[in-house]
Amino acid sequence: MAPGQGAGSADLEVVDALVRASFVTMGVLTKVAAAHDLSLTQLRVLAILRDHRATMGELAAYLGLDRSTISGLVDRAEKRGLLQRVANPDDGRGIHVVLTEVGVRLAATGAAQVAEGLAASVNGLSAAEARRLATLLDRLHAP
Amino acid sequence: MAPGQGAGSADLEVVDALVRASFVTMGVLTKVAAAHDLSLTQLRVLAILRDHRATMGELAAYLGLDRSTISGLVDRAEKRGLLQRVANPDDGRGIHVVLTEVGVRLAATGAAQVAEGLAASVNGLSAAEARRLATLLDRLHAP
DNA sequence: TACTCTTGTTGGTAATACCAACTAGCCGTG
DNA sequence: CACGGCTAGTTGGTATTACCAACAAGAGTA
Repeated sequence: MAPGQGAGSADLEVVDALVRASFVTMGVLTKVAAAHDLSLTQLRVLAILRDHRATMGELAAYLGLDRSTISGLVDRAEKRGLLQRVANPDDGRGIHVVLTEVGVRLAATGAAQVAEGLAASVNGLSAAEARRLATLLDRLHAP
Repeated sequence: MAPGQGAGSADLEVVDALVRASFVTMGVLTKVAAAHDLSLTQLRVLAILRDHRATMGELAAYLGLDRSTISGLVDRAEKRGLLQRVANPDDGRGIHVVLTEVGVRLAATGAAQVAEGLAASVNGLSAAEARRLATLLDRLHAP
């Protein structure tokens, strides 16, 4: 176990804090989703489709899920009128998934509620601290 | 919508970073869990029981899940020999859930792998930055 | 044209999680 | 002491999530 390369004791502190914060964050997300009768994954799909229109495969890759899982998710969301499957003119097998008007509104509401739910936590920080936290967090996954 | 109290634009930045980081973190946790044929929740149960022995109700409250959900989780984990139900001498209906030897080892291995999986991200930060990040994260939920 | 790869769906299974209903044990009042 | 109410866990039923394997249909290439 290559000492000097494993997680040092200082790192453990960060890792713990990160995991704890992540669970709290996920809790907020899950609660917001549940308030609209959505699962966390469905809320995530809406959030993704808010910016990009995506194919089934892209959604699967982005979420790290099997394509067949996406089929089911999109099925149910489509039945609820949140999104729509659109044929891809460039590729007969491919499909584009796009939000409906209702889906767009729901995605916006959800995003706002997530922000609101987390604001309670974030408000404990000063503006400068908040910015520093954001920077540090972003640097985590952009080495 | 009550300006001055809602999520300001500066906050949005943090919220986004936090949500992104949380999903990455959860991804690591889920992968570690899956490597041991555990769900994320089961890994969490092991992590909790590593420190405290708990009743079913405490587990449910801590995880924010229904008691019946815990019954099933504990059922399966017990069948796998990871933990054990122990009668509570002080309360005939209550039950204590404790890790077995195997469960303790698995919890330790899991924790180590989570730390290792996240170390890759955290290593991009200096020791001082890491400490600052940990402090800021902890202050999020301890106002 | 024939072969292969990709895209998405279907069918089958296990696990997660909920609710409602239930059992069993605790506890306070009368 | 007995009775009603409360708490702790379990059970049964259902919907959803997610996987894998097998498939149909289109795209691309030899």
